[in-house]
Amino acid sequence: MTEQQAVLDMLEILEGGGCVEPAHFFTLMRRTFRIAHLLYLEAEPYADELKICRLHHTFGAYAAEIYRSRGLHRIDPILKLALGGVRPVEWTMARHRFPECEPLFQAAQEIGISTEGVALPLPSPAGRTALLAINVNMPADEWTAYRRQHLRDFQLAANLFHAAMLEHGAMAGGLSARDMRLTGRETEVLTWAAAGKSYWEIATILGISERTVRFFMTNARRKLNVVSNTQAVAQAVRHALIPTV
Amino acid sequence: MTEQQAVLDMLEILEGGGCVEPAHFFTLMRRTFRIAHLLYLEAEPYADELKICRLHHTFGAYAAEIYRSRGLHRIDPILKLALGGVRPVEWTMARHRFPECEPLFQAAQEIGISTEGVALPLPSPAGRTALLAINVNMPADEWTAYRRQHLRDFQLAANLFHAAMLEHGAMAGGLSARDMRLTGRETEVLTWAAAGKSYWEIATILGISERTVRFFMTNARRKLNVVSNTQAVAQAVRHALIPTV
DNA sequence: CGCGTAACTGTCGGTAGTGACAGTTTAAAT
DNA sequence: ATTTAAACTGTCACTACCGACAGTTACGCG
Repeated sequence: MTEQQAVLDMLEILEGGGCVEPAHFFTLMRRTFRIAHLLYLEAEPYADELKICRLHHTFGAYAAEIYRSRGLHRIDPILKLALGGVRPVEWTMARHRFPECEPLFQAAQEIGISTEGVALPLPSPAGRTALLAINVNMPADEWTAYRRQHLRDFQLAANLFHAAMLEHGAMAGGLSARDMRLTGRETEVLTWAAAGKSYWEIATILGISERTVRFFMTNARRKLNVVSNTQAVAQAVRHALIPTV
Repeated sequence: MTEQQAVLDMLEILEGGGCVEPAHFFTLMRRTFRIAHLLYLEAEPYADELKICRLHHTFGAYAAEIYRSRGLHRIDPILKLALGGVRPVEWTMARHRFPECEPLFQAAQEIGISTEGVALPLPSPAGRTALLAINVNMPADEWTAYRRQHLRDFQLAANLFHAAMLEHGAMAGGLSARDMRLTGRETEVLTWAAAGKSYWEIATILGISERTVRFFMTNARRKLNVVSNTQAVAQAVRHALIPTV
């Protein structure tokens, strides 16, 4: 079987939704492509940090421990670029553009992990973000050619796997989707609060008592796991729980 | 030049960001692939309606007028599926799953537009959504094979073009960045407020007085033309004036 | 019928946010 | 050297918000 054919077969499997197990997907990818390691991350952006929803990778426990203990996530430019943008992020490019992230690549080399790779942003609909990082073990020029040939395959495979994960997560009742399901009234009061209305104004608009507005707002805060109306509205806007103006 | 080579060359152009003109992108795509028509849509979901941010297509003014005047957007299953999901949407699949959308495909046939095609969801950050619809003029079985061969190319090309549009829009983007230019401190206090911190907490975090935090917040409210911190944060998140990550 | 959920209401007391008063200091640009 | 903008601070009075107390009503489901 030609390599082209193998790639198309794999994409067919993914499009059929026949792969919701990260380990399975990673095996498939590594069998089809000359990939050393893979990392899939799905997170919710907060003001000062990331709330990780899903994290799967093949780097092993030791590498993960190094990454965590040295606080490398704080300087990791790939996280920042890939979770914020839409365009594929080349590892070496990121390395050159952000000199302060050298410790990250140093650590990779220490434990024998290649510093060549690409991270594919996988923006999610509900304000969450995700990425698939692909790590390869080949010389720079060979990687350039290989990447040119297969970036499209990586991108489609990543998108399809991510879609499967999202659909599977939605069915299996993922982390946030369940807690963050707001009732109609909760959405309404949040929407008006985001429009700058006070409790009294919202009560007048909705034709209910001010106490009831507070009741819905309190429930919304509890469900969103936040401490103020301001934070609740920020979360709601980010997660598209209330309509955009 | 082989077809494969032409595809790779086109993707290279797109990745270099060398294509921010929709008409140019459409020409490139139609020259590289056997595509009849293309449509690029970027929108913000607003309750049950859509607020269209960008719309470019090659279907022509007559088709657009038919679409608009008959209110076909209300029954268009491709809009719903592609703007809501992450997975490519096959036109014929959508047609069979949603019998109520027949008028749409009838209208297409009336004016001589093929009903074969695929719509690629392009989820954007900050709650907006986008799609690239690809329309082809070939028999069903031929399209199945062609699609299988080139879906990955479509997906990567769409992603790269979309990225370029977003980046270009952010740079030239008249809407957000001009009137709403906040200073560094204003952005900081808004960010912490969005994280649920009180004035006292923000003051402690930034090492300044509580009064000064209020000063920045008041300035931010004035610049954003809003009446409460809650509304200010809602605006700031919507217009991506404060970091999402 | 009981159970869960959504919608709804009242009161008290403390903390947080908001406007208007009136300033100083530092750094960059003209 | 003057202007401009950003960063910074204090006090007073008022309003808004928020948690914790303790409920009622209506609807659908097993």
